[in-house]
Amino acid sequence: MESYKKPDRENVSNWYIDIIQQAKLYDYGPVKGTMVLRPYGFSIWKAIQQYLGAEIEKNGCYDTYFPSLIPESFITKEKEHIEGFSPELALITYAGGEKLSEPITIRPTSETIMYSYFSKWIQSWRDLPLKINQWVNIVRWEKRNLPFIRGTEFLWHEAHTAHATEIDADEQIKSALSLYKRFFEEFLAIPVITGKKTPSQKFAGAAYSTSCEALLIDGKGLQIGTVHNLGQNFSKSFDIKFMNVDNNENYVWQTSWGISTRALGGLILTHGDEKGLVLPPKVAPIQVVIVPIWKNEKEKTDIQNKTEEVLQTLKLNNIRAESDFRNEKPGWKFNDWEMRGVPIRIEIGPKDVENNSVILARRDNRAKNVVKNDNLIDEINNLLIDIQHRLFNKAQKFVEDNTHYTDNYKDFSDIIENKSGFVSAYWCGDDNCEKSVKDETKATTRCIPFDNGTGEGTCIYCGNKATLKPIWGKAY
RNA sequence: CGGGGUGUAGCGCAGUUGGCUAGCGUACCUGCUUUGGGAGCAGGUGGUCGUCAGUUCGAGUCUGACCACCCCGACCA
Repeated sequence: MESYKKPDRENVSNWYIDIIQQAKLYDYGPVKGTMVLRPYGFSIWKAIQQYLGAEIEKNGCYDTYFPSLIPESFITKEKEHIEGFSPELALITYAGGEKLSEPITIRPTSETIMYSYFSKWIQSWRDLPLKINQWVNIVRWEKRNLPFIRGTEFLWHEAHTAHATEIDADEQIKSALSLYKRFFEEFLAIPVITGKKTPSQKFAGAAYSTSCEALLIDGKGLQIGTVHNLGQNFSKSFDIKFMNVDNNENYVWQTSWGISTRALGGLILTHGDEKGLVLPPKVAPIQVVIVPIWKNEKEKTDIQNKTEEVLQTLKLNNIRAESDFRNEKPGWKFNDWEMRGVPIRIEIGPKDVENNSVILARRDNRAKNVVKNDNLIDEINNLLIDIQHRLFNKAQKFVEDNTHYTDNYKDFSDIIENKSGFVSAYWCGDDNCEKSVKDETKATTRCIPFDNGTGEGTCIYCGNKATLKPIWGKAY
């Protein structure tokens, strides 16, 4: 094992691929673009499922399961949907020893299969809203992969709702987005910008899409959560109608929203540093690791006892803790656990037994402090909260420092090429301007922020009057 | 699917104008000594050199095809 260089624009890609494997989070699957989540990595995903799952349920969406095998004819029902997804579909044409009469796709997303049931289940306004969720795997044949960030198979949750009115659907969009923002910022400590996608960036088949956009340490943007307003596009294709109070038949208004294992990539590439992973306490599978240190057999017994005692106390107080009795030098263990991103390390040595204290070392700023046994639990609880806040604040400052403002295209190109990060700049709304900027600078619109995304100015590309002020940037 | 690159031990790499038993670091196993910031010594395990074909007395090394992965583009959560 070796030490890692500080991640920067030049080597962040190698650092990332290295660190996720060294930390025992991730391994490559045998088929290109597939992943193996190891216990440490899956624990993080499980923590996400627990927190986010509870929030989704509070929002009124209940878990379901729909098949991963979807008839091809379902996917082709919504015109724009199939146009967007066809290049990414995995199609089964041969099974059970014979050619299938109708090809079957492996779930690229579940709109079509779910909505074919919505049309059965929804008859009356009394059946609305219908709100469901599922935690499943997804297959989209990608040409280019990056662990967690983009893969052929990934895990996600997808929530789907149907409403009686457009207003209700819009309300659902807002509540889902604020749920997501809270999740990212309070749980993963990842600051996100919420906003509306431009038409060219929206989900295939949506009326409009909204998203949570993160800025990672290499200055690239990441769409880390999406919430789509599907309008009546799918309800018309799938014939999802209900009889309203006024005895008129109407099509439902729908939304769908999801967060995937991509969030793990965002997590790692938001907080990681030159020593490896940095995990916010709320998602860290291990919040506290105890490293015992001794010189001889007599010390060893005392220290083992004290370590065991501290470990039990931590567990009784619902702190996720482990001790490390591996036969390695303490320094080796310090580096190992720092690389794996554990928020707090406790060192227990002869001096600590003698003084009725322990040493607390925090991962985020690597500060060490001596703490008396009596105050241990309070100190650790405070520290966990403090680390969580500090990580968020640090990440938010990074986003602020790397968000630029300009109305000059030369400056714009220069910023994108040399500084990277986000650029807030006006856009006239013309697809061609958006595309030209992309072709010339590689920057795309990330979203039009709900906060400070409008005003009056001139388009960064054509110079015409503009009222939209999207965030631009290179993206994964 | 276009341009570039790389395939040699779990991981990272070296291997000269074709030559003898394919090497180094690290990891791993055994033993002893160690343990407050990546320990030391001794011994040991581990390879059809990406695949297939060709040239040659002889191929990790040369030729061709194929495959995989990585980087850069087009497409996307």
